Amino acid sequence: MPELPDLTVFAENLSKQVVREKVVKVVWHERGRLNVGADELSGALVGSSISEVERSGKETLFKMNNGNRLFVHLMLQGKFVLAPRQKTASFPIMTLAFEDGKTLTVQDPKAMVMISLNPSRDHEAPDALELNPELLKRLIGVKPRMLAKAFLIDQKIVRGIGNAYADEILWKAAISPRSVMGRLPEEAIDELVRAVHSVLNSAIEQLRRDHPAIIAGEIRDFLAVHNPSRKVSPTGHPIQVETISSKKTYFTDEQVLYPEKAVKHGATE
Amino acid sequence: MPELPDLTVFAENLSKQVVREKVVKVVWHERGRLNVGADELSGALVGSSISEVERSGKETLFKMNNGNRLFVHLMLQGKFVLAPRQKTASFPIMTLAFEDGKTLTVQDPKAMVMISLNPSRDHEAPDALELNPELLKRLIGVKPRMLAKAFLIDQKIVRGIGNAYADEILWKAAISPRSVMGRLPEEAIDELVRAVHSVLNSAIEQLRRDHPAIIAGEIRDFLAVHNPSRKVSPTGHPIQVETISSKKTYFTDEQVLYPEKAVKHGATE
DNA sequence: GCCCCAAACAACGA
DNA sequence: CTCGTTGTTTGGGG
Repeated sequence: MPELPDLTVFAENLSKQVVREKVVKVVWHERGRLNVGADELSGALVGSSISEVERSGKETLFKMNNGNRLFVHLMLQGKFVLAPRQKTASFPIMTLAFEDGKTLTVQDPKAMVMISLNPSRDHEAPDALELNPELLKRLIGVKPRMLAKAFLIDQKIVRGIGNAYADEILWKAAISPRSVMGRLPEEAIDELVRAVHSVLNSAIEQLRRDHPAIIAGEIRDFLAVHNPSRKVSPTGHPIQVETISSKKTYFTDEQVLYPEKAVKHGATE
Repeated sequence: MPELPDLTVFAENLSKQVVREKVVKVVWHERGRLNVGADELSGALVGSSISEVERSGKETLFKMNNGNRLFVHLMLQGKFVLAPRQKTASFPIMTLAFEDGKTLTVQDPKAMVMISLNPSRDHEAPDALELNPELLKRLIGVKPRMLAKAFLIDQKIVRGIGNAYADEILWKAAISPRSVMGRLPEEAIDELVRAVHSVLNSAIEQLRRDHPAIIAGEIRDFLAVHNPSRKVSPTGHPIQVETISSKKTYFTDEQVLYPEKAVKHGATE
């Protein structure tokens, strides 16, 4: 549920709380998904301490001072819970206990959370904040027929953008979610890259400012179009809601459609 | 282009002309597709004679008296050409020369013809004329969500039915081409099996009667609905033409739609 | 809302 | 109109 901006700020705030903490115990609660055995997980983490916490795509990456890397994907309902002392959070997936008594628990009532220790990430898609016009053009070249909406949220193409921010970015770039990527003119591609950065970065800044310690949840009340409480965009155009590429999509008629084939004059079928 | 009824009659008529003929030469004209080398093809056929010619799905099968089996799929524009003496047909793919001087040539201007010598046909789909209600139910059980139109023409499900006869069969069975196979009630399944046999067999009989020596081409002028020259079905209902499962489909409102989900009363979305 | 998988569907070339 | 391959979409389950 949280997307790139939320997860970025979560990582920053977790960082302040757990960097340099030494792991003394790892409990795997036999729920959720783990790419290795629970014993291997413990063996890799216990005795080492966290050197960095950062966001990568939609995952949170814990770098350990012994070189191990632990990726946590919160999926739909996962949450980080920090407790000053031993306190068992509800719906626990994994608990890290630190030397000073603090614990970090990943919890998820649906147990969909995915945790990966040192995964092999061979040909990984670029993170959304690494996009530039040349890179985007290359990605479009590989998947020229995809709709803009489907393209932006496909983690095998770009990592980090979810359903909500895809709508925000497309609105900002004035590109219809039904546009076919391969039909975007040069200027629209440039505009899209600018929108990716400006929408995500200003959301990050706003979250930092208004929620300086947040490590869980999602803040969406400031979104311009993907926002059920709004009827019109900031520029006053009515917000439409449709299912596009199987996703609930918010958009307005300010967004230009670049269709697969030019519509022929007088065509009926 | 020819479908099951045409191909059945072609095989019967070819049979009369080539059974017991001994192959003395095989020429592969280096066009079209062959599942073995040209030398292996010659080696298998030269010196043996044809013992039977029959139709299998949309292919014509030549059984040799040495056990070899040669399948010819004419695809869109392939044709059999029989010549009393050496005479090179245009667009040749493969020529069999017989001991008595006759030749059988497979020709195709687009070179799409597919020829297979002793192919491994492991879990082959049943031929359309082998269908019975129990078998059809079993096939539906494997692909319950497919549309009737797509189902009937899928050669991995049933072999022999193409775009034109699928429409004829569905009209005869009074089943809409947009019906979902898994929703057909028992009676409709029975009716569909009956329609498969009656439509195909009466077309075969008509072709035998009116074109007693035909080995190429296609006769479609008697089709009831898949027939551009008709405006209404034999029972007087206007024929509609739409693209269904990417195929041009002819049907009428006599055909009952069995949809995926029941339409809710008053539903809007 | 998320990811994965499988099945269905569409587009292209031969 | 045909088949095979490939890429994209859709639906269900966790």
